[in-house]
Amino acid sequence: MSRQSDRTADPATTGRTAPEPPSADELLRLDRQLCFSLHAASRAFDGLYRRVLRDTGLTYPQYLAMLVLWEYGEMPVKRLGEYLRLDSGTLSPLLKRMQSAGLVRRERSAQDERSVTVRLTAEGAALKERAQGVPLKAIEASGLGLEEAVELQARVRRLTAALDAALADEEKL
Amino acid sequence: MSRQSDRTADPATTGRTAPEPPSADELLRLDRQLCFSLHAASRAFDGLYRRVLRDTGLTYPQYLAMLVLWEYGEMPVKRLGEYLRLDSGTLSPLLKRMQSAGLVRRERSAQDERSVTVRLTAEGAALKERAQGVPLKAIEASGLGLEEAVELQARVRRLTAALDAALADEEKL
DNA sequence: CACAATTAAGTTGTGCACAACTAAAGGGTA
DNA sequence: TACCCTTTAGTTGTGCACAACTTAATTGTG
Repeated sequence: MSRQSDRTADPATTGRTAPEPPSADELLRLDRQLCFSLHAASRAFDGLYRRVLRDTGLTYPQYLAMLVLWEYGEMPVKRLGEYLRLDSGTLSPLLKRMQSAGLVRRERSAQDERSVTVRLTAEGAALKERAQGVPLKAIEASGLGLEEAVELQARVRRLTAALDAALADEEKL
Repeated sequence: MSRQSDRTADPATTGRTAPEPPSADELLRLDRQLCFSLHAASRAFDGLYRRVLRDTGLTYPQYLAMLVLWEYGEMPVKRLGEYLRLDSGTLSPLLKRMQSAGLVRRERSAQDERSVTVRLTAEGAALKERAQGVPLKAIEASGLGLEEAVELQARVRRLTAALDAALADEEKL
C-alpha cells in the first residue's frame, strides 16, 4: 500500500539524486522526511524510556537528571543545566517535582546566595540500583550494537554542536 | 578542562571497548551520553526551526503538519496522525490552533461522520511560498550535505522502527 | 434486527520545553 | 561608598506530547 505521490519520483526514497540542484519542492519533500524522522525518533526514544522507567517512577527528563547526579554528585542548578542543556525555566519545576518525590534536596549555597545546590537524598541515591537494568534494555530495544551506539552518539553530538553554532553565530539566518 | 570521572577509563569517550562486557556503571555512563545526545539534538533541531520559521508564524510541529498537507493535500485527521506519528490527543488541539490561525479548515466527512477532513485554506496553501527557503536554511545550519542528510534520515528511520517494534512486540521489556 | 465490539475524534490532566520576565545577590568602577 | 551591570533562580504563559478517558458513528455477528 504505497502512499507515494503520483507525480514525480522521490530522490530521498529512491536514493538517487539528480545531478542538477534540487527544486524547492524536492527540498520541501526532503525536509519533510528528515524532520519527521528525527522528530519521530526522538519521541520513540522517549516512549521506550517511559516504558523502561515505569517501575522507577521517573520520567525520561528526570532520569537524565538523575544520571548526572549519580555520576557526578551534588552540583548547582546552573551546572546541572549545562549538562542537560536546559535553563532554569525548565529545571526549576522539574527539580521541584523531583524534590516532592523525595529524590533530591535543594539548598541555597552559603558562599553564593544566588546559587542553589542540588543533592541526592538517600532514596535518590538508592534508586540507582533499581535503574541498573535500564541502559541494557534500552540499547537492546534500539537494535544497536554497543559500537554503533557510540558512533551514533558522536555523530549526533556533532550535529547538535553545528545547530547550536548556527543559531548562535548568525543572528540573521 | 576534563570533567572525566577519576575512577575508570571511559570506553564511550576513548572509543575503545574492553573485550569483557561493560559494567553496570559503564552502561549507565554510555546511556547518559547517548540519551543526552539524542535528546539535546532533538531540541537543538526544534530550536533551529523555531528560529527559521519565526516569520511564518508556524511552530515546528505545525510546520510538519503543513508539509504533509502541502505535499498530499486534504486528508482525515487519522491519516495525518499516521504520517506525523501523533494521536488525536495531540492533533486535536494542534489543528484547532492552526484553524484559529486561518491555515486549515476541519469538516466532518459526509461518508463517515466519525471522520474529520483537514483542508488547507487559501492562506494556508499560500504560506508554502513563504516557506520555500526553510529547508535550505535548515540543512545549511545542520552542516550536513544533501547526501549525508538522506543517509542520516534512513538511519534514524530504522532506529525509530526498531524502537517502536520493541515497544509493541514485547509487552514485558 | 439487536447488540457488542471497534473506530475516529475530542477532552482532561500531567509533565516537558522555552521565551520573556522578575527578584535577589554579587562584582566592578567612578 | 554608590551605582550599574551581570549572574542565578524562579515565575508566567504558551504550546507540544501522551495516557486515560468520553462520545458518537460504524461494523460485525448471533
